[in-house]
Amino acid sequence: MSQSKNRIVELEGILRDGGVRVTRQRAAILKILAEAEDHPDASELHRRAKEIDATVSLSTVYRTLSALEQQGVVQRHAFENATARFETADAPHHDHLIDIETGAVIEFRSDKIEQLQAEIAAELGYDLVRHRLELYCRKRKD
Amino acid sequence: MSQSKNRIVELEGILRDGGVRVTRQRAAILKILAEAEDHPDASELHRRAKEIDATVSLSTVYRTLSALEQQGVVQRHAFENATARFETADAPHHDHLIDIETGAVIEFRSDKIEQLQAEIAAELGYDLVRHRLELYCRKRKD
DNA sequence: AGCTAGTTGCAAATGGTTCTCATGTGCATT
DNA sequence: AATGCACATGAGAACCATTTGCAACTAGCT
Ligand SMILES: [Mn+2]
Ligand SMILES: [Mn+2]
Ligand SMILES: [Zn+2]
Ligand SMILES: [Zn+2]
Repeated sequence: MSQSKNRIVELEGILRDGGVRVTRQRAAILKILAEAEDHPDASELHRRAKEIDATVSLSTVYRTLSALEQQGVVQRHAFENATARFETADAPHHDHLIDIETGAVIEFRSDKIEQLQAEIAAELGYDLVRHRLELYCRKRKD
Repeated sequence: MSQSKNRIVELEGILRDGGVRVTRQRAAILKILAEAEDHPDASELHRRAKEIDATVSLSTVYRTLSALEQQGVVQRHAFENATARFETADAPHHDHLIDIETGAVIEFRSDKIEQLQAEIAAELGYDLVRHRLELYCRKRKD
């Protein structure tokens, strides 16, 4: 918790350094984001942020998320047939497995796949800038 | 061209067998899709289809695409910040590299990556149903 | 404390896609 | 070839997540 408080202070610093003001609303959203263990969408973040500061509007949630995304602090995911979901970008890169029955999102990382992707791009004469890898799965029945 | 005509007749057969009527509009859209070498979106398909049958409406393009998708004849792609793009599903599975400068879409296939994905899902206790792999790239400058 | 440019809440706009409904038509049957 | 009807169509309205315009507010510098 002191850990996450530090992280929040750190994030606020990043914002200030980027010429972005740390308002009451942004602090609330930032705290919610830093504490989130899942991949909430804008309206879920709004619901949670209002518990800290009831004045936060959904517009501001969206505006703040866009600002944080541009600062590289937050990552946006657009999974299949769903509203955009967000997470802080402090964890190392990973991709996602989505349970198509429950909607649960599981993180994973494969260095092999990461490397293969870069190789494929290179073979085609391109530099890989970013990628999207999502596995839509069903829990194994045995 | 006889080749593609056959393909079109074949596709129409698939539709009829699926209890879907082959209308003038659907025939036009099907022809456009079968001939497309790229990954057009709904409004581009509409533009092209109108050259065959000027009465085709955008609503019908969308409805037909959804029907074809359900029949498994057409595949829908939702690339980053873009309208949905479509292609016929007769080619073997492949993934896409998107040139973030020009928007060009290049197809590729990696059996290794395909296999790794299934392995990852399995390790996490899941069966891989489908996936999405997109490489957002910039042409290499040398 | 005062200034000012950035930020907010609210409501309205956006835009791709889907839906509604009155009219039209593919096609199995006669 | 004509009929009937379930399915399709065109036009436009509705949808809905996200963005934007604007007047009021405020973070942060002096
Ligand atoms: Mn994640
Ligand atoms: Mn393709
Ligand atoms: Zn990855
Ligand atoms: Zn693939």
